Amino acid sequence: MARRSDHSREELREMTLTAAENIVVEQGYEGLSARKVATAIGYTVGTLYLVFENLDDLILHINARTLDRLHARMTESQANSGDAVDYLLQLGEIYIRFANDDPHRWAMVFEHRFSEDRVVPAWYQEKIARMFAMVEVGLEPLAKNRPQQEVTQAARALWGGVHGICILALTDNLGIVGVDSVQDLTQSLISNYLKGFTSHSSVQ
Amino acid sequence: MARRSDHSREELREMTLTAAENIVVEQGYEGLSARKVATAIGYTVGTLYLVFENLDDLILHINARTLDRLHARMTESQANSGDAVDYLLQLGEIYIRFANDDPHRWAMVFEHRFSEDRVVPAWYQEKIARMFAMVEVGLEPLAKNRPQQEVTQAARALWGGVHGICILALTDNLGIVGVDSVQDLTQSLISNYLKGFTSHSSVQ
DNA sequence: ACCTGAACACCGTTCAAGT
DNA sequence: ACCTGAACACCGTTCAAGT
Repeated sequence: MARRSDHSREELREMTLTAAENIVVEQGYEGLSARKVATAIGYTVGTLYLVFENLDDLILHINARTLDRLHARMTESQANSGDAVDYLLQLGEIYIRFANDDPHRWAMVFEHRFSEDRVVPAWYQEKIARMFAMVEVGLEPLAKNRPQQEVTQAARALWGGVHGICILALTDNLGIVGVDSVQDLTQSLISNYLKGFTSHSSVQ
Repeated sequence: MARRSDHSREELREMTLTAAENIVVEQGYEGLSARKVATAIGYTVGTLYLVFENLDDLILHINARTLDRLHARMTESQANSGDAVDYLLQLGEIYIRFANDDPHRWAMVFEHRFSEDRVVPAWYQEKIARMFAMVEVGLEPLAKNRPQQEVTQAARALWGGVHGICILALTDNLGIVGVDSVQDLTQSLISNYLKGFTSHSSVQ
């Protein structure tokens, strides 16, 4: 058992985060508990509350890391091909692959409800906003004469859509199996949406 | 306190379902517990396990009712206008309105993870499939020369998309407020997707 | 100063025992 | 036959007490 001052506050935080992530990866976020994390790091449960406010706070920090990893994947594939449609299709492919490769951590980002009184901090919301901002940048070459506000809306509609396919597939609510089918659906949504978005006929 | 044989099995089931639904509506599905339901119907907690297998089973039946109400709303607005695009826009509008009017019960359908060993029965999966089938029917007039399989895929992509906007909006992950904005995004997704879907140019 | 460990107020689920 | 209520194995969170 760990003794006092065996680890600095920073070390304790890092150990706690890593242990909690491992539990989520292996057992899903329903399987996460303060007592399990404490046992995994060799401290008693009270110790967790010295380094995190509560479980919500711990989950928030795990989710932040997950969003950072997703963001890294999405920025790796820069739009060097030059084709805007290809770039957005790539982002979609990356999103689905990320969710499929790490379903439990990805699901915790979007399925965990923070308790009502907890205010999600701005730096966290920024990590979500950043993803939509990338889609916006990808859309810009396709939206020459449109006001920025329309591009923002389009990014939200399109990426909300990609997200929906992703989450329905992972929860077996789409009647399909296999990551390839999910990729097909996503590519179909993106390419058809973009065809509509770039066509010259009016919506009405 | 209720005494033995005060209620038939059927009455008990109905009381339990209704009490549980009220708790979910008021407190969200995180607030649902077997003990709260038991107290609400005036029985002890053990009684719940005489009429439902466990909490998952109870939730499954509440979700079934929610899906039935959603289906009723979606069938009320029959495609009597004759315009296929309008019809699908209407379905989207109904979906968003339903989720917004009854967020806690709607969220439980799509956010509750059933425990791994529990097999979701076919009659339940059918209620999900039915929703996608309606979208398929709506798409058919727009897909004259396409094989059925493509229409099925399109329905999943499009409705997965609508669902994604809906769930991100309800969980405050879209950076928007107000049901009108969500409706705008949904209409934008559907109309652009359909423009792409019905255009004659090839995807590639 | 740092961490413990016991306490409090909850959970889901089971099942012998009571009427 | 029907329901109880106590038990079991868990929870999140707090905080006086120990070293």
